[in-house]
Formats: sequence, C-alpha cells, structure tokens
Amino acid sequence: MSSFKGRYSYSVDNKGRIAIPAKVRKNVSPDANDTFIVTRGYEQCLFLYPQDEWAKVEDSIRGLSPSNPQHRFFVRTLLQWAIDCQLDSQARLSIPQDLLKFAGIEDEVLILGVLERIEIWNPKIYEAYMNNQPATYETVAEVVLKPTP
Amino acid sequence: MSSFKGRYSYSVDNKGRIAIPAKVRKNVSPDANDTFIVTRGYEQCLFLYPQDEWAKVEDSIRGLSPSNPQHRFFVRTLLQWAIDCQLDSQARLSIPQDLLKFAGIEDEVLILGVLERIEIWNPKIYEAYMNNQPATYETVAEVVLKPTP
DNA sequence: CCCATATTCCCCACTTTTCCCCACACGGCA
DNA sequence: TGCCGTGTGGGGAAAAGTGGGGAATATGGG
Repeated sequence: MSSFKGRYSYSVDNKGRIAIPAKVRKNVSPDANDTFIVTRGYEQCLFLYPQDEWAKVEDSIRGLSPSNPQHRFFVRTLLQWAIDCQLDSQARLSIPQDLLKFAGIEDEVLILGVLERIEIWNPKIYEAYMNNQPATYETVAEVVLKPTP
Repeated sequence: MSSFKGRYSYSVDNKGRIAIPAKVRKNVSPDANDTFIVTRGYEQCLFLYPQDEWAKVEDSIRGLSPSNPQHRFFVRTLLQWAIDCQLDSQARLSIPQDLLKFAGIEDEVLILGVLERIEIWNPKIYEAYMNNQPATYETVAEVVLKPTP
C-alpha cells in the first residue's frame, strides 16, 4: 500500500512534461513498472495512481454488469478520463493535452501526495480552492480525527 | 484480460476507415491477431471486442437455452450484427456501412475504452447521452475513488 | 455473357506528435 | 573540490494519424 505525502512545486516544460519528485518516487511500489494512471480528480485537479493502486480501483468496477444501464454509465464515466502514462528516463510524465486543459495547468504545478494517490494542481486554482473553504484546518481536524468511542 | 480505458477523438476518412488509438492497441492481447468483432452496442454506439475477449462473450451466451424465447431473441440480436474486422497495415478498421449508420457515425468519432471492450460513438450522440444522465463524474468517482477504510 | 460501375483491400506518402537520448545547471555531501 | 542525484531543456529518430492511388473483387444492367 502506497503512502504518498508532501507538497512540491514543479514546472511544466514546453512539451507538457511534468517531473515526479524523487521523494514521491521512492514510495512507488516496483509493481507499478513506472506506469501511472492519470485521471480527473474531484475539484479541478488530476489524480495520479501508480499502476498497482489503480488495479484496485479497476477490480472494484469489473464486477459491474454490462447489461445494466446504470452500471454502463458508471463505468464509462469513470474510465473515459483515465489514461496510462509511463515515466521517461528522466522520471517525467507526458500528460495529454485534454487532461492538462481540464485542470487548467499551464507552466507551473503543485504536486501533492495524498496517501494512495498523487494530485496535480494549478497552484492558483489550489490557492483559490483553499481560500474558499469555510472551515479551517483546526475545525475540520476536530471532526475528522475524533477518536472512535 | 483486457483493460481498455480513455477517451479519444478520431476522424473517419472518406473511405469509412477508423484508426484504433495506439494507447488502446497496446492493451490488446497478441492472441487477438489484429482481429476485432464489431457489433451493435447498448445505447446508440458500436461495441468492439478483440477476438480473445469476444470468445468469452460467446462462451457466456452458449450457456443460454435455445428453448427459451427470450434467450433466442437476445442471441439472434447480438449475433446477427456481429462481424469480423481486421486491422489494415495502418492499424485502421473498415467498418460496414450499416453498422456506421446504426451508430449515426459520419466523419468524427469518439472512441472509449471500457475494460474488456471498446466503444465507438458519434460525439454528439455521446454528449446527449451523457447530458441525460442524472449522475455526474463526481458522484460516480465518490463511490470508487475513495481510500479503502 | 459481358462490360461498366462500385466496393474492398493493399500499398505508398505526407505531416504531426511522441518518445528516447544527451546535455547542462544547481545543490548537497563526502 | 569533485562527485553524484535531481530538476530542466532540447534535438533527432521513430511512431502515429491522415489521406489517397491503384489493383483485385464484387455488383448490376443490358
């Protein structure tokens, strides 16, 4: 099980390539074969899953029935944004234009480690998102990290 | 086991040929011998199965009973539209006119990877289909893309 | 039965994109 | 100071996407 963490500011070169921080790479299982699955995240960001972590997601939708209309919609919606990406010899990923465009990414990115996945943000959008949160870190923590009775 | 994914915009040339995206081809088993079975899909789109995946579909309908009228109807409908297609040397498929017409395909297509099959849509029809669904990407992703507790 | 037209399939050609490799600057560390 | 590991940039070869010509095959009407 992966456990990514940390926050990194990186640049996007003019070929659309994004380097994955060395500290993050050290946490990627060798099973992932330098392959990541990039897809849309919740807010306006991209999710990056090492191949072995993505396999768990895929297993959970494989059981759905192709003959059920709702299941079909479900699988299409989820998979249509997902793309395989391989690290090049400099440990960078070439991310397709449409995904970069979705996340509003241009020449700078913020890379966040979030346990089993990695998130990629346009720094300005991330800041705006953070400023829009009604709660503070402290008030949320109080609710989330409450000891189970 | 195939695991197609992603969404690709491609053009149909004036001979009715459709290229299969390289990223999709990389996920096709060599067992498929560059051969695909094209048939009518659910909703107004075409289903494309690599030969090896189609064999599994056939196995599953082999178990249906010839004496059950509903089974007979289902099997006939599925099989009568199914046709073999081989990739040409440029990795394109020539899809019969009547199937293209069924899917309302003209000069542009959307190709979706959906686990064991590939779907081919008229982009406008796909958009209309998606707009008619009550759920969104977020509601779908919420179910699947969350950490295992 | 034969010919004219259409369709299918197999090449070849061009443009764009992607990928692979090399180069360099910077910083930590022995 | 010299040596890695790391982040950044770019050139060039290879692959991918697109289009079209022309021979073999099929279709249909006289």
